[in-house]
Amino acid sequence: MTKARKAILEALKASVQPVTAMMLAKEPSLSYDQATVYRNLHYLEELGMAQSFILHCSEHGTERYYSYRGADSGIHHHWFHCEKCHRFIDLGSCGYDEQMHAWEKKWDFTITDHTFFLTGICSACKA
Amino acid sequence: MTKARKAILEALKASVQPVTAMMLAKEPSLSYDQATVYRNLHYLEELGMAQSFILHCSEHGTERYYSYRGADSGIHHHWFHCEKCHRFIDLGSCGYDEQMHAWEKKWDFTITDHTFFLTGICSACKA
DNA sequence: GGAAAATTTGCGAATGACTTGCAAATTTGT
DNA sequence: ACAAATTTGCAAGTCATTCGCAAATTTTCC
Ligand SMILES: [Mn+2]
Ligand SMILES: [Mn+2]
Ligand SMILES: [Zn+2]
Ligand SMILES: [Zn+2]
Repeated sequence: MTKARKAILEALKASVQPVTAMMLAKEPSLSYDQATVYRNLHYLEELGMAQSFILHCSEHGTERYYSYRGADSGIHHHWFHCEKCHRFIDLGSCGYDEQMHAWEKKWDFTITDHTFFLTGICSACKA
Repeated sequence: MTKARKAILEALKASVQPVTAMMLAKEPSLSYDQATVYRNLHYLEELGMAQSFILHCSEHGTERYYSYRGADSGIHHHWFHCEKCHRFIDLGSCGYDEQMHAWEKKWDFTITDHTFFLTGICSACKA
């Protein structure tokens, strides 16, 4: 595992919030080329060490957000995103396996992935 | 309501599947400029006549898909997308209000929108 | 209906996230 | 340490989407 790879994985693991490639590329403590950051995030996601989702917010546009995913596997999370302060709230590990299976049975398709997230205004920003 | 607006709304209403701005712009029977299509889709969504979501598929990249939404209001749908044939299956109207409310109570945030969709291989493409 | 005001359209250029080709640098296998 | 395989940085490219602006359409008001 290369230096860049390790550093990017550590940054992911350390971050409480999902981050974009751009955020990591601009992080002074990392200072790797954006192409390197993008390529390594892809790599880490393939490996199952990261998970990502695409989110659009009017202020920051459309970007893919990454978060750390334990090597142990199944810890798939979903998030709430505040459109004011742009922070994420971790809704915890996904609890929809049952519903997914029901749908797979009903429609006879095979689900390989699912996307779920919420947007709105967080408690702090309402006040 | 302008000619373009009406035509784009009709195209949406007529389509069984969610469509992208590009698909509509390239539809020969419409032949409006892409900027016009994009602007009117925004407009229709603000009005509540359309709903959209952003979906990434390896073959077609990241695009926003639009579908018709009855003026009567709450008919919010979710979809399954086949990564082989790129067709969508309508999973029916959203049934997560209860869960949403539970989250709002738990975290004291206000949900303004939610995104949920599945990707995988459809019945026909498995065969 | 017709003229002026308000909105929308088409066109071309810009934007911004993300990708890619390629030569140099790093990492890996022995 | 040496050669082979992989990764990196840089610069240029891609592609959905947006934007400025002048011309065309739609709306407002008489
Ligand atoms: Mn945001
Ligand atoms: Mn597709
Ligand atoms: Zn907030
Ligand atoms: Zn299919």
